[in-house]
Amino acid sequence: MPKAARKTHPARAAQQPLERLEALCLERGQRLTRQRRAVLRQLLVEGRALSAYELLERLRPEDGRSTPAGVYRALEFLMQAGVVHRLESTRSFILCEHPEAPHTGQLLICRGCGEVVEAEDERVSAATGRLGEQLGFSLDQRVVELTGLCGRCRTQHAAQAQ
Amino acid sequence: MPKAARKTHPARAAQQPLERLEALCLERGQRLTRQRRAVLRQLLVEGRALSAYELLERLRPEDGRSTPAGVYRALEFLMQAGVVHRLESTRSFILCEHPEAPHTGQLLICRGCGEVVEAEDERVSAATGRLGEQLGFSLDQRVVELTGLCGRCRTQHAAQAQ
DNA sequence: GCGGCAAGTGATACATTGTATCATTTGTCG
DNA sequence: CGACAAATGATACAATGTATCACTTGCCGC
Ligand SMILES: [Zn+2]
Ligand SMILES: [Zn+2]
Ligand SMILES: [Zn+2]
Ligand SMILES: [Zn+2]
Repeated sequence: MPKAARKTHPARAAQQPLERLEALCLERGQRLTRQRRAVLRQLLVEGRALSAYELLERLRPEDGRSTPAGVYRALEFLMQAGVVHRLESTRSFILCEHPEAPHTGQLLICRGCGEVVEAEDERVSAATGRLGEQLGFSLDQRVVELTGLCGRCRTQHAAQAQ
Repeated sequence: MPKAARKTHPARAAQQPLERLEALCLERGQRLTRQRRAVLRQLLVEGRALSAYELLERLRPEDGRSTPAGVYRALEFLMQAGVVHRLESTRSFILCEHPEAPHTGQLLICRGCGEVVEAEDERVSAATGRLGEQLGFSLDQRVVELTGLCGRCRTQHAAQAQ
């Protein structure tokens, strides 16, 4: 499975969020501060989902004044901006893979290796939207988190069982 | 909107979980104990999602020895049995509305009144299943939680805005 | 520059949610 | 009854998330 089919290229991944953030800050009179950049960068270099406290651990060495509240505030900002997603089922946070526009996606989580793949599946979006309508809900948040084993982990698992 | 279209009748709702639980206990050599019944009953009488600690508060008066661990253990058991669901996005627990068989459903959560409606939408299930296949995942858990305003709350909201 | 203002941070303390451990009790079966 | 697994009680703790308020920072108009 070619990685490019699922993942944004790292160089672009690094650039796009910054662009979005700068635009958003201008628009709303907000600031793209040191702390917010630091959290974003950490999620980028790690390349996987991290809990708020894992982020804190990694930020402390370079900024001893980081606090839980600070990290959560930065994450809140980044989520509002649409460049970070929260994984409800693992209480962690991950960089958005499609930050070019705000969106409602789906997250697939491998319980073997922890990899998270972000999808934007039209059928799923349509189906959940229609379900909301049917039941008279006006939706403003859609959490779709699918957990299982990715292809790589499944073959490994099968190999070990023999 | 007729309630019967969405909700199992209370009398049945009370009966079905017990049947399922008794069957499951026989099958696995487990016990349907006082504590497990108490948690189930509390979720039933409350008729809405409760956090583990809200449950604990309500159980303490009638059983002063309840502990967090005990409540979580009971909830774990009830979830395994398929008669209770956990809402990841609100960290709470709710009685299953369709306990006749284990299933992967969708939960719609009203942020106005807290009502939770459980759906079993074939299109959503199919779409998420197909998405998993496409990305090479073998899924074993599907969290679909859609948050918004229910019809009632939306009309109230609109009325207040005037 | 500089005073005023909103946005953001630091520091502290606290609230909520979830687990680990181990001794004890309870139910079941022979 | 006695043995055994299932379940609980008790305690302590880990992990996750927020409230508050004084202080700082950047920006804007003067
Ligand atoms: Zn995204
Ligand atoms: Zn994997
Ligand atoms: Zn259900
Ligand atoms: Zn409502």
